[in-house]
Amino acid sequence: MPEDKSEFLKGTLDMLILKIVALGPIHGYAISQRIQQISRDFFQVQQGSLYPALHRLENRGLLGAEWRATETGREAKFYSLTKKGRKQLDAEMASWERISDAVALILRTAE
Amino acid sequence: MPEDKSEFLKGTLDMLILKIVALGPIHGYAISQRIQQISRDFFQVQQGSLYPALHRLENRGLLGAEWRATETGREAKFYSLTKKGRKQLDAEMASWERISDAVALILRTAE
DNA sequence: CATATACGCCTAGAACAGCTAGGCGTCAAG
DNA sequence: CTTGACGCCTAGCTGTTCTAGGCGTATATG
Repeated sequence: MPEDKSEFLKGTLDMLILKIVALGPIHGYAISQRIQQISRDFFQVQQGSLYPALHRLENRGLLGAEWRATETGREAKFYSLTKKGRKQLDAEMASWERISDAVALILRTAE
Repeated sequence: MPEDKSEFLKGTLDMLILKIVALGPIHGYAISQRIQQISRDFFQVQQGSLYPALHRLENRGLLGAEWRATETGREAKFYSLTKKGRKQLDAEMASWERISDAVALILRTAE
């Protein structure tokens, strides 16, 4: 019986990525670092989750991509939020609020 | 493009079920009604999600099951929380707190 | 009387997200 | 020279959920 080591709420990754990108253009590798850092090492985004997610979001027109050079001189794919992505982020954040409220409602039900 | 109608956070269903059952022995059909009712019609548990979930939980030894009669005289399968299920529920609730806190942390990050 | 609706259980199949576990190439440090 | 960080990627498995059916009984409604 395997314990769940890596905790991640399915369905929230896209939102978290959009939110990070909303802070400014950033490349994939840095996104995962940023998420991990801001969440105080709680979330660890696996690359096998990250890159497919980025491609999904790009294909859906929520992210724009552009190859540019990093501060350290490397080539990297920088993502930025499109207008559509902005809307989607807002919607998902509102949705998250409603959902987590509803969950809290149930969890705090005592008979 | 269609909005997502049915909102449900993958991975929370088991926890919600355990929580409802923790309130007292209850049968499947009533569980879905209870979840819907407590969440003020926000969550609608599909039967195709509900019953497989119940079987999973029973197989994992988190729920015990017993056929009994309803108040209205029908036969129904009443589930109750096992000791192991209680522990699991506590763990999942704690986990939910940590996760939702971490998500909130990211969502509230402003640069 | 017929038939629809609620109750109450179930399953098979598809869809989809995420993880595992690989791979590639470059550069700096030891 | 080899390890590790950087930075990208993919194929395939697993697991949860939804869709869309099915079954049987009771009660209400036309």
